[in-house]
Formats: sequence, structure tokens, C-alpha cells
Amino acid sequence: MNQVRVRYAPSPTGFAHIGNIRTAMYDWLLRKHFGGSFILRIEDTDQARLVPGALEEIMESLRWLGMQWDEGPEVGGPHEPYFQSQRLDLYKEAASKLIKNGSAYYCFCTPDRLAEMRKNQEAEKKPTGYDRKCYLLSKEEINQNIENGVPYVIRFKVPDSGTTVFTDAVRGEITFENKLLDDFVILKSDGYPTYHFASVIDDHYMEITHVIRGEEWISSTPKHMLLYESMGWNPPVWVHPPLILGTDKSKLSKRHGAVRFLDYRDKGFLPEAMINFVALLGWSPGDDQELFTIDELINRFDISGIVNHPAVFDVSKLEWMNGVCIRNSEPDRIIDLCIPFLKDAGLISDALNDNENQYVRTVIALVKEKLKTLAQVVDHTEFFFKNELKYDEKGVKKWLSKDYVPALISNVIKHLNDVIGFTAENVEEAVRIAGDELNISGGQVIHPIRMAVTGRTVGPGLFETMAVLGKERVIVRLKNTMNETADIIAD
RNA sequence: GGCGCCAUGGUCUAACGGUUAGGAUACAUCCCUUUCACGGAUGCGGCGGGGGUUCGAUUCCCCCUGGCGCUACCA
Repeated sequence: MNQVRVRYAPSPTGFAHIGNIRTAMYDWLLRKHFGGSFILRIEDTDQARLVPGALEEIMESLRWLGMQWDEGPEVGGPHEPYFQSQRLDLYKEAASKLIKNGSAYYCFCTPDRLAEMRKNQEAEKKPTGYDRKCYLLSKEEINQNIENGVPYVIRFKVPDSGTTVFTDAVRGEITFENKLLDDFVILKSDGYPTYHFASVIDDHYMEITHVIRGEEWISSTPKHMLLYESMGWNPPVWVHPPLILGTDKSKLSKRHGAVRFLDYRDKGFLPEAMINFVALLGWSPGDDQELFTIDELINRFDISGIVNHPAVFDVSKLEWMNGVCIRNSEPDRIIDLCIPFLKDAGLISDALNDNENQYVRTVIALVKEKLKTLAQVVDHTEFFFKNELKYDEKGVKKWLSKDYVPALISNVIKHLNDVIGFTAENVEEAVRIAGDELNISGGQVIHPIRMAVTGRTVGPGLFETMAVLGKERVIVRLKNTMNETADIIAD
């Protein structure tokens, strides 16, 4: 394939979600694979629904993933402006061309009449659609209305018969009966174009080669085809990836929890994991590989691999993949990314001195391999930062209620006191000797000690943990344990 | 209601007429291990139904069913 020109054309009426971003991702992958241009175009034609901050968030999502656009806001390009609200003249000009060649007409019907009409159609179980009242208006009536300042829209005149056929790159040929299509509005009474119109005009002028957009647009594509035909233009390649569904199998939306794409960043997912996972929601390389670097993805991505059936978004596989990415990452990177989570949780202060910083980094490194998300670092490391332990009740009952435990703890304390150089090796030796002296072996020593020192049954290696915590804290915790867990044991 | 798209284990998917229907995830068990995680092994679990076409259908065609989408002066 030659160079491609693809566009991601969000409307800033809400926050970017998984589905939106996947579309952008396919645009970007195609652009990276074949070369060309990835264009970001803002479809801000619905002035009533604009959401402040939405555009910033969309751009932030793309930037976080490293999917920089070649043309668009902030970077400009040969087809400026990239905001539809700044291209109104273009649409007006195109609309009057369509009026001139008989493909479109003025409509002065009020919203009330339209609603009434639709209500009646529904009551009669008839297909809804504009009844073409204004199509029959005479030139005089039209001019009169315009002179009188009657608000109007411009509608596209859909052919009464025949079919409109187009080829979707993932599903093949799709046919629609023209008579079932509505005379849709192309220019609204506020002078703004509708999506259908603006996107066609812009895609043409911006020389878009592939329109990639969600499957929900298939039903609108015949309208777009008709528009291209009336303008005398060639349509782009249509690519409609399948929808991404929530676990209830409906189109992913607000009620499915994390709608904001950036929520995944905030929960501690890595960008490469998101790219890897989301790319696979609706695309398959054709073989069994499913762990990809971004370069591999670029290399292997192809429209022919886009599947034609919807995918349910299941976070558990994403978590697995994110864990893989975390483990494959350099420790320093993960540590840097984890620190903000610890700060947000109040476990560490905003300004760390060198010693504290070193301690934090050591602690995070200890649990890196266990993390599925960066946010989990908080739970995994809490006992390294807080001296009041949250004792795991089951663990206390299982390991601290045994008769030998108090004596064991005392003996461990005694030997630990003598340790010079509180390293994992030295600590292990001391603990093991303490156990041996009382004829208590292996797990019977380690589990109670872990409970006493961390409050938990699971964690990093016990001796490393103790070495990192340091002699003082370990001994204090050992001394306090029996007191602090007495209630639980008695219960 | 009309129109359109889709249909392989719970989930993501492979298979382009002939396979014991493959992989991943999740779950379970076991091994490894001081625990957890990782890793290794094993197990559980699938072609929505009915007609055709064919020597032979998961695969091609039709019908049904089911799911989803669209049906705005929203995108």
C-alpha cells in the first residue's frame, strides 16, 4: 500500500474512552506501518454539547500512548484549520453547491413539527423520516422565508429508489435501499454542519485515504456515499472495526465503570500494555502471538487482520498483560512510576531526602515482580511505611496463636540484637539459629515472624524484608506483636 | 417496528471443506518456593438451532434464534 492519510476525528463532547482510543490506535498503526499522515481533526460542530477540557484530555490520551499526530491542533499542517468550527465557510459553500445541483434543499420545519411528525409515524408503526414538506416549496416561498428570517436547515435529497452500495474493508459489500434513507440535515439552523456533512467535506479536502471509525457508523455510510456522489468526489476506503462491548455486551459507555481512557493510566496501567491489549480487541495477527512490542505491532498491523465481531472488554486479561509489561520493565522506570502512587496514598511525603528516597526505591524494587498495576504498590508496601500494622486475622490465628510463639519471638529478638550488619544473610542466620535452639524448624519459624513483622501472611522474602526495615523497627514490631494481637487470638 | 452488522470455551482469539477444533486469559489441582508472585505441569470448558451444497462442513448458501448497532437540527 502507498502512503496513507488517516484521521482521528473525535468530537470534544465527552471523555475519550477505550473505543475512541482504539480507533485512533488503528489510525496511528496504519500510518506508522505504511507511512503518510495521522491527522487529528476536532469535530466540534455540536456547540451545545461541548465539554470543557474534553479536547485536552483527548490529546493527553494520545500523547500518553506516544501516538503523536502529524497534523492537527498544536502542530498545524497543510490543511488548517483542524477544528470544524473554524471551517464553516467551507461547508456553506459545499451546501450551496448541492442546492444548486438539486441534491439539497432548504427546510423551514420547526423542531416541534418534526417531533410531532415522528410521533405520528411511530404511532402508526411506520418508518420515521422527514416527509419532504419543504422539498415542495416554490422558489418564491423559499426566498420569502429567508427574507423573513425564518430559521432553516439544509437537507440532503436522498434518491427515491435504487440502492447505495459500498465496500467495508472488514465486512465486504454492504447494500442499503435508498428509499429507506431519510432526507438528513447537512447544515443546521445555527450554521454548523452535521457530522455527516462535515466529515465528508473534510475527509475530501484533507485527502483522507482510509476512514476508520466504529461499527456504529455503518448505517450512516450510505449517506456519506450519496454525499460523495453528489459532490462528484471519490470516497475513501471505509474501515469499520467492530464495537467494544462492556461485560453486559452493550456498547461500552459510562455505566461500564472506567469510561475515561486516562483512568487506566491513573490506576497504574502502562501505556505499552494498553496499546498491546486494546489493539488486540478487534484485531488479530492471525497467529498465536499476543505479546507485542509497539514496533512489532506497527510491523504486523494490517486492516485485513481486523475482525468483524464485537469484543467484550475484560479487564482481567489486561491486568495480566500489564503485569507482564511491569516485569519486563527496568526497575528504575517502575520505581519512578510507583512513587506518585505512594505519595497519593500518604505513605511517603512529597519531599524525600536521600536516605528516604533510597529506602523507597529499595522497597518498590522488592515488590515490582508482584504488581499487576502500579496502584497495587500501595497495598504491597504499606507495612514498610506504617508502623501500626494491619494484622491479617486469619494469619494471626493460624501462626501467632501457637504456644511456642512467644518464646520463639523472644529468642529471635535476642539473636537479632547481636547481629552486626543487618543484612538479609545475617538476619537469616540469626533467625534460623533462634529457631534451631528451640527445636522449631523452617516454616514454623518463618511464618510467625513474618506475621509479627509485617502483619501479613504474604510479602517479599522475609529476610530481605527485615533487612530493609532495619534492626530497630523489626525488634520493636517483634516486641509489640503479642500485645497487639492478643484480642484477635483471644477471639 | 424498520434497516444493518455479527455469531468458536466465561473472556480475547486461530482455523481460509478433511485437525483428537489450536493459543491466551480466567478458574482448579500439583510441582518449585520461607509466603505471595513468577515459572513448569495437568485439568475444566467451545463450533447457537434447523435445512441445504458436498464424498466430507466450525468453515459455503438459506431460514430461524440470539446479541449488538443505527433509526436527531448528537456524534
